[in-house]
Amino acid sequence: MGLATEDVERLDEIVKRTRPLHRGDYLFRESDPFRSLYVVKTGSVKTFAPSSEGGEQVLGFHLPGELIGLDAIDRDRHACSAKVLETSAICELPFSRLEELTAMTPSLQHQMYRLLSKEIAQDTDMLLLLGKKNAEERLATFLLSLSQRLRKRGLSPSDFHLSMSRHEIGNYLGLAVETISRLFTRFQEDGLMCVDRKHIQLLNLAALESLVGSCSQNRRQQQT
Amino acid sequence: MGLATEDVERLDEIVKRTRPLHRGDYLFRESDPFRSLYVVKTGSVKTFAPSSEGGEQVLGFHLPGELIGLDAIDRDRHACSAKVLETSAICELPFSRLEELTAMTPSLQHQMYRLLSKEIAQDTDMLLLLGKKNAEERLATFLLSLSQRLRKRGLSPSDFHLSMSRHEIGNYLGLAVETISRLFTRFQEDGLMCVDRKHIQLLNLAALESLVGSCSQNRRQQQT
DNA sequence: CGAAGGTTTGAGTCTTCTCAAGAGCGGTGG
DNA sequence: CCACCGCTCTTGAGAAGACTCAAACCTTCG
Repeated sequence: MGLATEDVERLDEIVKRTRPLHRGDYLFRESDPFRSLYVVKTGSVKTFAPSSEGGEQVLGFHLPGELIGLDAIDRDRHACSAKVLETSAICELPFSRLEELTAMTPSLQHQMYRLLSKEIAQDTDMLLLLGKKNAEERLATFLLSLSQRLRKRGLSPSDFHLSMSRHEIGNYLGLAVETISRLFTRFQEDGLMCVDRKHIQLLNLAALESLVGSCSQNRRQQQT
Repeated sequence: MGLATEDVERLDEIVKRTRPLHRGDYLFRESDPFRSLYVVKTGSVKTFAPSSEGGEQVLGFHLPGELIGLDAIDRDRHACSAKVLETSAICELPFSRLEELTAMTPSLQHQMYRLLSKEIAQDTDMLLLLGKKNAEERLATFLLSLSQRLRKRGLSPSDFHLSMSRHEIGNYLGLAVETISRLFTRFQEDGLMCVDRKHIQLLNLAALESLVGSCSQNRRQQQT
């Protein structure tokens, strides 16, 4: 991440390590007062916001190394809920202490700005996905995103376990469960991947990449 | 915004005021090196990112008082383009100077975090819109958003001019132009608003609000 | 072992898109 | 000042991708 050793040490001092959390546990709930950011050490977490009528929108799945809670700074209150998907180790970063630290350390302040900015850029990618991509492109994008993020952490980019349900994937991608299920079946028939329940093997990353973005010209060019 | 007078004065010192820009001018283009944030003083700006195949995704319309460019901090390079929709006055905030200033001024640093966080929270709202809402709900949400933002700046919340085309609205909301056009017609028939070309009058804000979120139960509850 | 919930598959429907054509405005130039 | 041109907007008709509803299957877990 481009942090100097001494910065890391300082950060280390304010980190609280929590005992392992289990499937279904909440890190925080929507409208809880905001106190800390959270970093996933191992396991995975989903964040979601209530939509009207009691439904919910899954906002993201968070893998080891990823930061959660940045959207709460503005209102001093969490705008979404965070639920643990499998047994996970999570670190807590009390925000007030982090803020003091970054105020004293320009390099950390810059890092913090970058983290916030990266989150915005990622959301932007999701907007593009939801606004312009069809079901096939959405799922391919999702699978490749997982793959790349796992690779970044030194884990296998082509053989992994889905800690979330088809329902949650569909919700996240703006698709119905049935659509996800059918696409998994189709991708498997096409030799792109091997699906066994929650165990995923990506057999052809190149082909998946070619699906992302411009597979079919079935959507009108929405220029302006 | 909760800034002390002295903070404002300091900010004021680093702001560059640019001459008026005109319809079609770019504030910056995607992949330009990142140097400054921009604040709209008067007029309006749209930001958009290239999608695959040469299309584009409109990311937002920016009205007076709103900040542009936060997504570029992470990569030191703009992730989207910003184009002026009508004659506009824009202020430029050199980011390196802003960063120095916030490092010296905890209250400003906090404000900066809040601005970044707010941007994330707004994107989250858009994800919900694109992921869960139908065409009617999307347009109603869009109109009410404009209305509220104009009100915040002391402008009429129910009588305003659209500086963007139907095409751009559709692109932003993930809908085809024709759908936007049909909805404007229908909203007008239903007495919700009066549309004359780009001149909009909202006649029934309460009814629009009831459309947002839970008008019809025609979408399955995507729970997880 | 049985209930509960997640997944898959099929059939039919529907919202929204696509394609097409005409109308309305606005700008340009003779 | 008016005809012409280009572009945006509107409206209609048909197509289609994804959704909804339904049912069966399979896992998991108490």
